[in-house]
Amino acid sequence: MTFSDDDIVKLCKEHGLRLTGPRKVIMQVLAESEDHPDAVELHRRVTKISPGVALATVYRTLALLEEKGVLERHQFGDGRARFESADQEHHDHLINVETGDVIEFRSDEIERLQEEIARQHGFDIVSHKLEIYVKPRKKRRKKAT
Amino acid sequence: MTFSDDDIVKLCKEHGLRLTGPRKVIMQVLAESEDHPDAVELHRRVTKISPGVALATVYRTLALLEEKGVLERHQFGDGRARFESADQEHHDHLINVETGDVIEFRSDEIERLQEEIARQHGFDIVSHKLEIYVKPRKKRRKKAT
DNA sequence: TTATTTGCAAACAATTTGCTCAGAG
DNA sequence: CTCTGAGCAAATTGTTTGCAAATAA
Repeated sequence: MTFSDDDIVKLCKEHGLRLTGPRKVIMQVLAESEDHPDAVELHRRVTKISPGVALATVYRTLALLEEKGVLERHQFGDGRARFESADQEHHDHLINVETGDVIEFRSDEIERLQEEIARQHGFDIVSHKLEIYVKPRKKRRKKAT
Repeated sequence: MTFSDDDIVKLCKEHGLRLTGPRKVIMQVLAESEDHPDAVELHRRVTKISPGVALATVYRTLALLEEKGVLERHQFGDGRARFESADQEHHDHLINVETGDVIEFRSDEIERLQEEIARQHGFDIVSHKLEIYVKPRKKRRKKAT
């Protein structure tokens, strides 16, 4: 995540949230996550540090942080919602369908074209998401499968 | 939808599906739908014509048609999956967040850039989705609203 | 103190599945 | 007649909520 371990106190104060034990751990785990964990995975990591924390608390905290604009919620093909820090430059995602890995990328060109399209239709963009589901390129040459 | 009312027999035969009463109705309703209905909404429309049809059957038929490549499944922000015919030229969606309306658009330029990005990362595109969430542009100038 | 926050269990919404019977081919 | 498909209800999955007890400020 983009916010650091030290930002946690600041983040809570800033948004009028009480700095509770569970929140501290949840945000710490978020801060250390390089991937895009879903609520259940996050809960798994959190309870490794602090076994008492309920899944419901994780959900409530995630919802809260999203609402405050700290996190962004994504819905990649599978059912669950996945989260990442919102305070970074906007980017889109490549999802490797074979491994589930998520790769971030950014294309100013595409961003620009989107603006243009929205404008042409008489709209302003609120948000947008571009997900490219991919699989490793097969080198062809020699025998195929 | 793109496939016509008459294609139904053909579609079933083509894919080795039995042309049953429920399927006939479900596909007919799909054929007549101009929007992107979810399973429950579809079921609502279907039971208006043929009250006995179970929701499970709608789900099974949708899954089947998706698997056969007849339909495309979308996940716009809200939980449920929404469907549209797949046998049309690929396009993306503008979603009006104020009304929920979905507008289709296509940008060859964006399609090309996506290919390029995937290739640069060493992947082939399996599928992709671009959703732009928008709201009507406010004309500033004179009084608004 | 006292308004938030938590844990727990029950509630939910969307979708899937097991099973037995009906009906298409 | 045979095997696919349907209906129904129960099961799953991911997420939310009610409520009494715990706790940050």
